Amino acid sequence: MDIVKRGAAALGAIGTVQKKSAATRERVLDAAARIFREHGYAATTLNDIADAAGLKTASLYYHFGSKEELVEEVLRIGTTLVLEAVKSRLAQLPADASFRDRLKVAVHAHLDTLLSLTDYTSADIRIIGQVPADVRARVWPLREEYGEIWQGLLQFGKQTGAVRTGADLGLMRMLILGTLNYATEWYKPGRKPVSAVAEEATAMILGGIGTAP
Amino acid sequence: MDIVKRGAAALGAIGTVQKKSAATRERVLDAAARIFREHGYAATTLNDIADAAGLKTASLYYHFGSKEELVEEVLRIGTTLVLEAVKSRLAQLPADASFRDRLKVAVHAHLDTLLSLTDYTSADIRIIGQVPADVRARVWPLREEYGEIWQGLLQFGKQTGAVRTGADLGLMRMLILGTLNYATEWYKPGRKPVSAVAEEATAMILGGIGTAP
DNA sequence: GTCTATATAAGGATAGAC
DNA sequence: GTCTATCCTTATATAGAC
Repeated sequence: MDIVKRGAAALGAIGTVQKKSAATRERVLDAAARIFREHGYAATTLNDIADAAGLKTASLYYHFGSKEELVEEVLRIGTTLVLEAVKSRLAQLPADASFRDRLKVAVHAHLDTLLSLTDYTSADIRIIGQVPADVRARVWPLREEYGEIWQGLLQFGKQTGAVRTGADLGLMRMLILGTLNYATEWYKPGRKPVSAVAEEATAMILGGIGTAP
Repeated sequence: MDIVKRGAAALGAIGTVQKKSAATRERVLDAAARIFREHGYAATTLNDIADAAGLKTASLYYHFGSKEELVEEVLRIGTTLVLEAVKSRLAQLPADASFRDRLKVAVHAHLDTLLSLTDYTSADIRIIGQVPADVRARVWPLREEYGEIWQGLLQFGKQTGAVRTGADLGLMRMLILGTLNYATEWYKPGRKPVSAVAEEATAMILGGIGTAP
């Protein structure tokens, strides 16, 4: 099974025999990611999560110290999954790959992780603005690490002349990630494949919506 | 005072002498928009809103039947403000204005309303995915009305040859609005003027991030 | 119109049995 | 590890005085 598809397990001890505890913990995390993603942080109750994971509310406390601790773990997994996906897909490119090739690959990997693989990254994107400030502060460094991958990519584009000189790369990065992340709000699986969204997004980011030069 | 700046009042009886009731109602709405925007729907309590508006929780029920009714009004005002802003700015253009001019004006109007004028539209964008499903269903037609303005704009672009033929305009519209709407998540007033964000966004949407042809 | 007082329900979290 | 039972707090909403 694809490493990324395994969700929470992907960040755990892969290949080892899992204890019952670890398996339950993973079921709880999977349920939490899905429900947080759907209803938001505050509207999701520990009871909802426990029900979906097949145990009682009080039992959650054996695995997590609090609701905040649980959501923090979901956020961490969500960011890690997309970070690893983009990083590894970029690493597979030949060393002399162009900026356009790199950007295309990064866009596809980001959208695949966000829209089709698991609920963790979409939960992350959708609720990061709703969680208590101290939770957000704790996961922030990890998010910045991800941002730096994109920042580096844009810098490479600028150096190779593929990106407008004089542009504010930080602002550009936020616009690009906004284009991609907002897809969690409107994308409905089944109508269009994720790849179609990724191709249209790549086209717009690289050349705009106008007629190609 | 600018009509748009007046927020809730802009949708009320402008120019007439306001009753005390209407003035209080507006204070409540202003407070609600700000706090919903900051903390999300579920995490915002009626007590928070009442405090900010300078009255007791129970008194809110004189003006609104429930929390749902209150948030629905905030959402309606938020969508109406951006819809009217974009519509009126487009109407001010000369009849023979190009697609590029029209798109630029629409982007600026959208971002101005979203990022600097009031809290209503940003609250709308940030919490629409968190409110109870029946509230969302009731305000949906109004949101679609706004979407149609953009859809018409893109169709005009296609007809005049400014937009790639063969493109899925619905998908394109979602990508563009995503680029703009996601700015509510990261934009911090003070660093960059909204106009700088609007110009960079316009440039990317029209011609991509690359070197201009 | 706004207040105080209160009904009612639900959520996060803990204690202790099994 | 998971359960039942329960504590404590807070939320929406209503009743009725002023």
